[in-house]
Amino acid sequence: MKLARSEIYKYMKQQAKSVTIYDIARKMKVSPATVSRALKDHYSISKETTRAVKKTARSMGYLPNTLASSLRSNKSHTIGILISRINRPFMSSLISGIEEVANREGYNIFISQSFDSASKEVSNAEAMFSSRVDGLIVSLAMETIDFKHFELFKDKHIPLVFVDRVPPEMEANKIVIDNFNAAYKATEHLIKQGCKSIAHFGGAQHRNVYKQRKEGYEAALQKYQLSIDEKLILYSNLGEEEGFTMTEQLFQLPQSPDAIFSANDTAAVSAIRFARDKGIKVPQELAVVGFNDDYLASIISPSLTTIAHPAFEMGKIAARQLLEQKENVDLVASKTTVLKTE
Amino acid sequence: MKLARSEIYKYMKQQAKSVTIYDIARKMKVSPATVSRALKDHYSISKETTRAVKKTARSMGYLPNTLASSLRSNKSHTIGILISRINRPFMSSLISGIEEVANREGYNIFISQSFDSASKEVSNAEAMFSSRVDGLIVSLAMETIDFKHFELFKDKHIPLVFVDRVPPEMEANKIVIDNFNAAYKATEHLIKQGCKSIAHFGGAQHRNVYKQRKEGYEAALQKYQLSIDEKLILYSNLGEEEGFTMTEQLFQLPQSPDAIFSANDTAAVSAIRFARDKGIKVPQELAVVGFNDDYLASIISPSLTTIAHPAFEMGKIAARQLLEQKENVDLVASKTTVLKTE
DNA sequence: TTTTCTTACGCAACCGATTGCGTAAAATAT
DNA sequence: ATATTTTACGCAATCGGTTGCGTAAGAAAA
Repeated sequence: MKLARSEIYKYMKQQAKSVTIYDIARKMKVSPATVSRALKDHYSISKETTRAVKKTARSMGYLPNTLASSLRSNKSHTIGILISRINRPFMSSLISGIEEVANREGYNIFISQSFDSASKEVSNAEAMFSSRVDGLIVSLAMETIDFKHFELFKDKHIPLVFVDRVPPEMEANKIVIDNFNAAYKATEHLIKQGCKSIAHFGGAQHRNVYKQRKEGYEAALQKYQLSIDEKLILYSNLGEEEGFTMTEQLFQLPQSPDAIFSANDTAAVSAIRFARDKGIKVPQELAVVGFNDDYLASIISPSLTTIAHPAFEMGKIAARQLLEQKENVDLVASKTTVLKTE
Repeated sequence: MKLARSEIYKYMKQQAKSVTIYDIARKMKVSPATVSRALKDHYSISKETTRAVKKTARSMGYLPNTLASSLRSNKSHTIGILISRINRPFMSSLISGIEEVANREGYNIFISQSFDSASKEVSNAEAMFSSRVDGLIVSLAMETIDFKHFELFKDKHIPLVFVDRVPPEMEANKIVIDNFNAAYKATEHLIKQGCKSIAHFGGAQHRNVYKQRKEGYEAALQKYQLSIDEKLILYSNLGEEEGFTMTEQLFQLPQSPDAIFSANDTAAVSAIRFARDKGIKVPQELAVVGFNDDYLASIISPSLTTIAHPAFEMGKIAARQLLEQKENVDLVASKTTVLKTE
């Protein structure tokens, strides 16, 4: 009985085998090579054979095995995307933009999240390489300060494009916005609203975007002769929790600020929620400006003003540049594209 | 000179070859089989050999070729995700949930968007099959009414889990929420706020979620003896644009409604924006309740009330069920899990 | 009619890892 | 000392397409 049972299992595990080009070849009495070529409209196969092969392939429900094809041809028709986390409006729009272009060109996308951890970014990058992506689009993790895990791609001439959070020195295509200017304007906006004491939620300062935003913020303060108060500048990962604690911290100061310019929206939203919970009127008592998410802003205006970030557009450009790099292997890929905000 | 030039190109294209187990084997004077086994801690390889192999592998910068491995072992360690579009808070949270579980178990995720088109869903499903995903998590496109493109997976015993937008009859695991009840409560909420004329933005009625939401809405109206006015029930794809035009349509009626219950948030937000543009006070003159996005709601309360949708949780459960199915091939996979809302 | 091209296809190696089976050598049992 | 088992590894086929090279048959040229 035991044997019988194991036989049953064996039977159940036995997945209906997929149709391969060998099956088609056998049925049509031609070689697998001919089938392979016919399916790709290779010139050396006659029109009739091609048509006939395609027809039987369809009738047999043939679907190519991408793995086999990719292994042999060393092209996976896949673009890897390495981001911090997907459930951020900016990121999902970025991905959407990438996929729009990629799909049109017959590419699929492979996504993985670093959750802002440097080690996870490294292992994700390696996983991308292992699955032989044809190119990689990256927005760096908050933690990352070392970039040698990307050398791998450069060595192998695998197109590499950085978006938004880009490495400072690496020679590669980069798509960014003018963070300094955007931050400057955002801060200026608050100042013109009459705010006198403007706090700033900043991210890791080794990350270009956060550094530039802070600099823009400071430049605006200086321009309007407001003092830069280090106690009003808080740094964190700008997560939901951090937004709360940072706001709390601000309101424990003897002089709490009347405005916050946050380097991202997640923290900005937390600040607003904190204020609401404490009965602080937004924006009368506390004005908040965020960064990244045009969607949110359009809804809850005027409570939260934010910088429109052309995420979708950035994704499209990144994908396009990546595919261009594939075409021209000899293309020197070290162009920085700056997009406008607002 | 021409030859020379083409030689240069050839040289440039010549990507530094990757290290394979053969390279390691050669260097260590063992067989590739031994290297392969050592790297996976196969019991039949001695501890010393295993350690030595791993060491040289590391020193040579070896990274496994996932394609080759997947091809041979017929397992890709990849979970496919088929959704309508990624840049919706609900969807990106869902994905996040899936990846959390998947990653922990050593799986990667492969995403593709149907953009609510049935034909794109079919081709995406086939692409997923072609890349031999180990399982598929699906939230149906708005258009889809035919499900035979999923039979492929069932035939091959590839785990299949549907989330949120699920097929009505197919035998498969499904993760849903109680849409009827949630819609009922949402509508009831509006009624209790004193709204007398409540409109509804519905989606395709062949899609379970939209049908159930509409039914919940109607049930609430009936319960509170409000008449169901067909002119106040509008159907569309619930996109941003549609939200506008539907709202516009409502306000062209002789008797415009004082509330809208929208089957998703995208349309709800458009309604609010429309109202704001036209100087209609929200929620005094027009109350709006959306569906899906707890994040938004928490921010702009009380303007927009919405049903909390446990997207992240749903993602985790979907991934877990999928992996379970892989373990137990003989598991009858036809369980519908209903999650609570709010 | 003979020679030279084309056309249309097949052979077989290959991509890189996995795995069933076989087998020396060492370890243990008899 | 001989027989048996265990340990540790190698051989070679395999997964399913792809592709360089070779060639028979028919077409065109001489």
